[in-house]
Amino acid sequence: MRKKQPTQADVAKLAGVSQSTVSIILNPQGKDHLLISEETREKVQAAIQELGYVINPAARTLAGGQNRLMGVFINGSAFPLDQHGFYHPYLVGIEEACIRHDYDMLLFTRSDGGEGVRRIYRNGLNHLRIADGSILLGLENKEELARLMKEEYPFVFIGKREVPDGDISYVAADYFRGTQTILSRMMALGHRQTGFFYRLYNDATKDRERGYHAALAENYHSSVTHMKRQLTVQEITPAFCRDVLDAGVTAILMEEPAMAHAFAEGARQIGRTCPDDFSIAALSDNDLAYLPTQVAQELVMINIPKLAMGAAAVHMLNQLIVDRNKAHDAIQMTIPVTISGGSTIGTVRVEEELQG
Amino acid sequence: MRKKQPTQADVAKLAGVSQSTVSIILNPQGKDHLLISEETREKVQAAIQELGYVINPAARTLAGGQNRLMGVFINGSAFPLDQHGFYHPYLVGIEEACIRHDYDMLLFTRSDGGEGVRRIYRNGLNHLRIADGSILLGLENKEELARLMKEEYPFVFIGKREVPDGDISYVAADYFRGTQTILSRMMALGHRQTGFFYRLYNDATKDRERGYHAALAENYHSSVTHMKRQLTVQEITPAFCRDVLDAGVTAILMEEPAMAHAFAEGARQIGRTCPDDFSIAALSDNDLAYLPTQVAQELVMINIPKLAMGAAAVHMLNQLIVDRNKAHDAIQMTIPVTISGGSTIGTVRVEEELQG
DNA sequence: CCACTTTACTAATGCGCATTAATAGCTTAC
DNA sequence: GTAAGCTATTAATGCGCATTAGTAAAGTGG
Repeated sequence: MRKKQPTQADVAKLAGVSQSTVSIILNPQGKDHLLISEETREKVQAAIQELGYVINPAARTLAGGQNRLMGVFINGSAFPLDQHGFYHPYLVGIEEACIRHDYDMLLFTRSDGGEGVRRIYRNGLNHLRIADGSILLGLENKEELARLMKEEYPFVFIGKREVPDGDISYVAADYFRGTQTILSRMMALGHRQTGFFYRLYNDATKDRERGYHAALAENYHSSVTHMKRQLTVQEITPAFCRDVLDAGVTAILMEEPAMAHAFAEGARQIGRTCPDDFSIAALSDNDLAYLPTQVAQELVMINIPKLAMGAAAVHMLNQLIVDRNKAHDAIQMTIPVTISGGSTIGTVRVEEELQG
Repeated sequence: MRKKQPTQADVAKLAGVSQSTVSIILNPQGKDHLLISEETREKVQAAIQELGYVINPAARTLAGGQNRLMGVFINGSAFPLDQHGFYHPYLVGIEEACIRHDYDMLLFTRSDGGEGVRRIYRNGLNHLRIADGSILLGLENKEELARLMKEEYPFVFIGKREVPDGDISYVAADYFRGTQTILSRMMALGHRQTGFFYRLYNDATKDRERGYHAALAENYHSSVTHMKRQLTVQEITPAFCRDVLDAGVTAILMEEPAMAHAFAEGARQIGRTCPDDFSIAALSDNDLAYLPTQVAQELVMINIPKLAMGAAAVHMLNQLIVDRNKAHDAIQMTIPVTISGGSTIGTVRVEEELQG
């Protein structure tokens, strides 16, 4: 049989004071500090020592209103066996920022019984509410997002999401400028015919697409042509590469490094090399661990500042929680990206240009 | 102005029932299940849906209920930037088991203000209590453990810990049998003079030591000698290796793979090779990522079943939580280890034996 | 010496929930 | 037809604490 913990009331009885007095002593707040005599203070401290009293955080929370719990909802495993998990860098940033802001981190691991994906709403109830606010990673379900918004639950989405019914708070990478920068660099080297290939057409893709068109517009010359389409890695065969290159495309933007790698490989098999015959870049740095180290180093690509994004999300969410009684617009933050690599972009081969 | 979170009272009012009814519906316990009519149940569920009600864990805890929160206390970063974090495999197992047992995972990230280590007691209060129970990883502070025990808070320690004041629940790797197996294998190959080197003398080391002595006792032959001492990687210089080997030691057990690797390197520099001149093995598989791949594959070592240990900890803790009102002995579980590698153990060179 | 302020404390309340005793309506038993 | 037993629900209570509105005692001013 578990024995009960001593409470403030026990301490108070032993010290010969009231429970309120104990509570006041335990919660020093500015001037109140002066209202309890040193003598009483000492009696209470002695009683605390003697009983080995520790405060009950649940009671304190209940009376005070805050949990200092920061929820983290991940649509997938937070700790994948494969350590190169997609979400890991975000979590590093989140953990670090949680420490700074004095939150415990609540990972929503409960699924809804069925073997399916994790959902915010279980039995129709939002179980995120257990936390003061939550960070959402990789949630694809826009319905759930919209519903969360309507409930006015404080949350921050990592990655950009546009929801029809209003603005949500998010922190996103600046794919627009990243893409624009890379393509501009290519065009400055003489490339005129460009290709833009993506895996899924989502909000992030839209940003890249805008950057792509911005670069095209800004470097406009007479005979620009370009191709743009959705693509899977499996589709990137030597034949596909030949089609693209024979169409005259010399500057290629791939959403994922794996796609860029596959293209370079496919092209190599038909005797075209990079950066001699074409230039190529990736518009993310996902899953680099699966590529050869050299490729990971040399490929021009957008580096997503995942760590900073995670930390920024915590920071923003803390703001939303602190201000949760004021009316508050959604906070939307775009974080600059960097570009790494270099040797997969080169000048256009003049001979070819002349031949064509 | 953010509206207050709905409470059971709000749900009750909307559904036209009492708060008690709502609570009863939300806490199904055996036969009580029958005491609320299906009609009322539906009304309440509808109200819950409409309000987006979710339970307040602090209040529930205070009132004696359950949160389905499994605490995880790590003395270090759960998500280290360096992805080969020591704790990662445990967390994989924990997450997986939490999903199976329907717990959310609460990572205690709050530190106690100062820059120091994470502590269970902050301002003298045990902040783990918000979770139904907690898993403790890498806690070195035995005082805190003893105190937790005295409070009868349900927790499971990962790694073996003997506390003076009674038994705590833990899940540990079977270093005893692992060490014994490796040394026996060496001795079966003719090794008689052995060395056992450890990094820190902790509870796990004690188990290895017991295994070491058990193997010695069981394979006893007339002229057994051995050396045993604490060691850091820095101390493992070529000179040190020469000392050890010249003393006639041919079978070496190192606590950490890094130590084994350092020894093999040091020995190589003075012209002694493994397994020709000596056999060596590691008694853990920590930090393998920092060693050359080949070493990681060939070195004989104990593989710690971290994943299984994490999962077992969740399982045990769930048991403790479920039975928390019954008197319950501590649960202590030892999980078998496997041994990997092979090419760093060989037969003793007969010529040397004859010469000596 | 009386009204007024300051000091040092306590009584009372409520946070949101689980739990238990109580109750009202309704059925069965004899 | 009344006692006894169900069934479905609620009222009441307390978990441990923070907070607010007191209040008694001591001090101050004129």
